[in-house]
Amino acid sequence: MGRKSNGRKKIDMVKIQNERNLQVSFSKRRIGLFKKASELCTLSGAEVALVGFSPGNKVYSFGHPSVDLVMDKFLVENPQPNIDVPNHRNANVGEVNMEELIDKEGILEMERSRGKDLQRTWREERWWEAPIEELNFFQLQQMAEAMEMTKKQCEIEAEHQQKVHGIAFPYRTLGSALAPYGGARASFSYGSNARASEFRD
Amino acid sequence: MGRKSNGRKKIDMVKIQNERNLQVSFSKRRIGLFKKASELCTLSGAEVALVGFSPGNKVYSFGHPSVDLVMDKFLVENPQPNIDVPNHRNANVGEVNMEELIDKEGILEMERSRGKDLQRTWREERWWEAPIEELNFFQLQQMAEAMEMTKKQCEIEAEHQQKVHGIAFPYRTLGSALAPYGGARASFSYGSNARASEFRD
DNA sequence: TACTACTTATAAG
DNA sequence: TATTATAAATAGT
Repeated sequence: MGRKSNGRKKIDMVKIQNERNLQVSFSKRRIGLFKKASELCTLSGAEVALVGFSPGNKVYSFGHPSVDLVMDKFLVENPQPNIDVPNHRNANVGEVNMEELIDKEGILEMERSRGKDLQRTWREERWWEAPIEELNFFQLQQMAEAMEMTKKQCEIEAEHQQKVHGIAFPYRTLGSALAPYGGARASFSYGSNARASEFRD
Repeated sequence: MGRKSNGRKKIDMVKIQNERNLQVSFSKRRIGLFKKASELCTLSGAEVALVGFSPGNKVYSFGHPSVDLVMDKFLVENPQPNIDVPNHRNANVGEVNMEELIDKEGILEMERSRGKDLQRTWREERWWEAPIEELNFFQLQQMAEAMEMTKKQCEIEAEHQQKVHGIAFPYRTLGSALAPYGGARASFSYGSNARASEFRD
């Protein structure tokens, strides 16, 4: 008799394109994720808050001892800044590419997802001044992109320096700052909290 | 030759009594949990906020697009009686060995995804020379970190330049390269938006 | 939704 | 920390 299944297959870690597979995968993984969160709490006594919105925007949550308690604790340690900053994006600006990008994937998306009007904060207007640890993936990409540009300027300048003035320029290349022997380190901050309530998608 | 390991054993889903095992289990599972959360976001585009406190009360968090945004959204649907949060910052910063990160999230993952042993290529050994679009989240974090360092050197150097030689230095700051009207532009082929920060526990 | 056959996570050493 | 055998999660039916 033939196999009843070809078995699980590895999938690329990119957004699933097939709408149906995406739904199924979300459901399965959502369950797995909440189970893992729950187990972590049970096994280690850790406090965890987990809130998620499905692609269909249904909300799911888990918290131990409760989402509220864990988030309160978290917010005390990581208060949301509320620094007012002039709204640069409303100015008439000729240059458009960067703005378009930021609007498209960053700021506007952020605002949209809040589902309400609220003051722009410093983090939204000048996110690149926030600690690296707190940047999201897209912002990191943008930062890296900008850094790449800046780096090139650095390297050109550094080369010029050395040639003309004989000035040494530490970390003048990306590699020298990233290579293990370069003495560079990465710092990360993970936070943690747990408990539970959940809705169906 | 005897077995090198008896292998993984099933454990009761109750709090681990052995302090050391608890610590180890927490660390491993914490990593696994955050990875699962991240994967869920990547695969399905779901929005997730995950905050946890270890038994030792270290905080860990992950959010896509950010903890704040997801929690804001959550709180709109699940209004809280009164959350009163003092507005002070208390940034925690942990450090992670670069090599460890590269191994854990970079090289090993790359090799794993290839599903076989193969020579290290420059992308594995010198991943930072690859196109930004092809870097993974952790690599981007590292790059941004290193860039930050490089940027500081740039700024110091730029300042020196202007002061001593009166030389203009375009894009000498991150902001000038990132701000909407800065004339900078970036192109991306990736649309994810997760953020993770981590401390050692 | 249930079922495999794989992939991935992880308890122990 | 790295290894490894086994438990658990899950992609494709």
